[in-house]
Amino acid sequence: MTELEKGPTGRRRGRGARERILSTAQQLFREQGINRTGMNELCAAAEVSKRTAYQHFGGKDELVAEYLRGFDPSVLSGVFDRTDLTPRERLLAAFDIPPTTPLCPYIGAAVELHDPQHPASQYARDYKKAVAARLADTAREAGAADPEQLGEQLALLIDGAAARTRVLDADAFPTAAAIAAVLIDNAIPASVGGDR
Amino acid sequence: MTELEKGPTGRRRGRGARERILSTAQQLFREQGINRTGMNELCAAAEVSKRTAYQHFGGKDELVAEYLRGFDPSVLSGVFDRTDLTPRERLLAAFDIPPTTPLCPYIGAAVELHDPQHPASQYARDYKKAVAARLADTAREAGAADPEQLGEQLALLIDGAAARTRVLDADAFPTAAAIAAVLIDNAIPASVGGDR
DNA sequence: CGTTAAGCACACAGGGCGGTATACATAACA
DNA sequence: TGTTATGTATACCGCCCTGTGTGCTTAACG
Repeated sequence: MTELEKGPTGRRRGRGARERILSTAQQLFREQGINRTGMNELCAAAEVSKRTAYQHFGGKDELVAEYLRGFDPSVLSGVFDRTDLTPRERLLAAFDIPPTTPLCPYIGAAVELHDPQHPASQYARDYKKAVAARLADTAREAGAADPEQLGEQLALLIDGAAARTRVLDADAFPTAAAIAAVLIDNAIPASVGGDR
Repeated sequence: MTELEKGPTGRRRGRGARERILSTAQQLFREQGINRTGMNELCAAAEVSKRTAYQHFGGKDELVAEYLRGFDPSVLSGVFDRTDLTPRERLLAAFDIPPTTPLCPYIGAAVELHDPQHPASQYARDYKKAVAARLADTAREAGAADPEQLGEQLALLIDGAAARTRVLDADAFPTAAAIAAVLIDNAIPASVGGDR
């Protein structure tokens, strides 16, 4: 989602500041956190004038909100849209997190901002609910007895793995995946959609 | 753990500034977060001179570490020590979180500090490991096939509930408890120590 | 080409932060 | 009572933060 580096001649150094800012924000906010990343630092890293940054975004809060918005489509949709997997496999695939993903940015933002009213916190809630809903959809497709419940449970497992990975500095997703397997097997009557 | 307000005449060595600082820190750090609570504000709320605060704690980092230390014994030991419950009930009781507890402070600290080297982050890891270990002990007592695994799984559920409660602003512990019940029943062979 | 909007460089304001200095007050205990 | 450890009051320092003001450059496009 960030392949707009530059064309034949350095023609992209003038335009496209907004994209540079956002992609740099994604990197720095993840690596260092939101509060520990100053606008000066961010602008320098993005090779963008501070003035320009503030012409694109009314303030840091707005930038943070936009930064979180950037994840919506891409994070887990790749999993849910895989038609090569059975619904059950899709549910489990949600726990195959590439090690490049340090932590769900929504949890980090909610904790760092510490203000449920902040637009970014709203996005975080919306996103979490959306993920749970998509999990529930897939659970229904897989023939779960109570898809909503299973979706909520799996979402909780993902968040637990994310939080625990962060605190312990050790990958907790395998543990979550193991739990997920148990829950899924318990929730699907016999093998309605369990296997292809 | 903070019933040392004052005796007949402030009976102990001057006055308990240190205790006031720590109990105020617990309150403010929880309510507002660590980074959003300045030392000026904290000292004012604790009715303590800033000078005094810095005589007790070398700096804010040290205060934060000490603040986290204050939780160690009290948080979950009350659950594990309850002899009136079966081991299985004790495992489930860990999910009966009183609504006064907004979020595990260790997760918050780890996210806010964003530095695994920070002493407070170390405490956070140690605490999380200790909780998992005690859960594993209880799981063993309950006759679980793989106590370590079950302990780790239950710990993940607790963290997931904490994180999700924070982000969504809605209690997620009942969901976690439901998962825990499934896991426990699956992990204990038949009913070895399942009931009294 | 010329126009125009986008971007740039850079200094600076205003404020909050963690932390310190100085000078003084009082509780506890011998 | 006097000494000492503890706490108080307040001003202050240097730093970094978000955010602006001003004037200039240049890319993009008709």
